Amino acid sequence: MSPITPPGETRERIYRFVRRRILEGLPPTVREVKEAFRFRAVQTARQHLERLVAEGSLVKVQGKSRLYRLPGRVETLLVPLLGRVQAGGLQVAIEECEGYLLAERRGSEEMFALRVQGESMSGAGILPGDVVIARRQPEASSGDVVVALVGDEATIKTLRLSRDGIELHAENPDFGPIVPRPEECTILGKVVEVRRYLEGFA
Amino acid sequence: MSPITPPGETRERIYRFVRRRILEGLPPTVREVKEAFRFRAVQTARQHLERLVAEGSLVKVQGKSRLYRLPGRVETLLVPLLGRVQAGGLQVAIEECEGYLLAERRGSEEMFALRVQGESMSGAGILPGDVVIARRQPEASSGDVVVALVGDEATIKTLRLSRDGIELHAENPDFGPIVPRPEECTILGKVVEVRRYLEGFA
DNA sequence: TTGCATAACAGACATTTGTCTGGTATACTC
DNA sequence: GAGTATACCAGACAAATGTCTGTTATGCAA
Repeated sequence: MSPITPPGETRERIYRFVRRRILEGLPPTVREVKEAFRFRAVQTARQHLERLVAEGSLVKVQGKSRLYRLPGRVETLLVPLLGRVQAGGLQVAIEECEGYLLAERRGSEEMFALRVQGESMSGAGILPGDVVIARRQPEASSGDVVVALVGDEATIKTLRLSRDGIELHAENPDFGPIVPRPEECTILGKVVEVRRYLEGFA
Repeated sequence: MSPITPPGETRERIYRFVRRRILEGLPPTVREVKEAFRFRAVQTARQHLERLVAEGSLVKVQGKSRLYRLPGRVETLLVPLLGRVQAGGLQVAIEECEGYLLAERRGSEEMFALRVQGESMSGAGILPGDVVIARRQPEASSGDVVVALVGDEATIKTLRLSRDGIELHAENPDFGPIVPRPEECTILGKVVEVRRYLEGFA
């Protein structure tokens, strides 16, 4: 029999093990947990796992294999990296996306990614070639960096709300603000993350 | 019986389905593929999957559940987000890391992440609060952005190799270059990615 | 002591899941 | 037509995996 450990200690280690495995893309089976901790009984592993589920540290789906997941909103998600976004809107662009990248989402939000073109946001540290990850939403607050469809092309700008309507500001003195008429401008989403790949990456 | 589709067409769709599921963190079972494509026989799904493995599009481990994986080097990886890196070096910092984030790796490279402090790299679009992801390596080329341990603290700078040795350049006119003596400077790794979270993220 | 909680074990059962054997249908080539 | 390849189906077996019942041991508190 394995030595009996202080209450919660082994469970804490099991939690970290499972969490790591989930984030690495392959949640463990009950028996894999058993092996990893050299338990002689499957039930020992299961008891710990059940406790972790009971206290909310893990979530599971009954009866399926490798069913443990992390709770809450943060989940791995495949975000489509869009090519050009044009008047057709997001739906078309998502279907024709260039590829996918890994990101995290909160809840069941719809996300998309877009490659930055041009220097207009370089004052905010968003450079050409960077990838922005945005949450799809039709509105945003003043000061948010948004992806907006103005006329026929998607653009990334800082949103300002004025009493006359919306303004899209560049973060670069060489570019003036855009003050679109409401009917020619659609907010596609709010930028939640910026990534720059300094090496490789197709 | 489902209508017979042109050769390879269904397999292509199955590949995309499985790939998506793998990247989302839970590879499907054979029967889940069967359900998703409304096959009436498990074997139909299995045949397609076996073909995908045979042609190298997928990799699997015999006999285990949810065993399909993507081939090649790009794997999901949990990268430790380090707190302070001090003279103790990386190993200590990794063990005391603040958390993990998802990234991709090529091969079996060791990666780590670090939060940016200070304005010294803002000219390169690397701002305070950003997270840099670095590949652990003891050397780098001129022009690379590196994480270096100078004296007692880790710093992020652009590396310049001169005939006298190495120089660490800030990307901000307010900061001068650092010209460390070789024995007081260790290159910890090369920065391969920069991330900025504009919303949330602990 | 008793009672209760936690940690760990033993052995089994039931479901899920991977694997297999054999079959039908369509299309193409010789 | 015969032969071959692909797509698909039917049903079964076997291995992996989730679940269950019952047991032992240790520590703590009433």
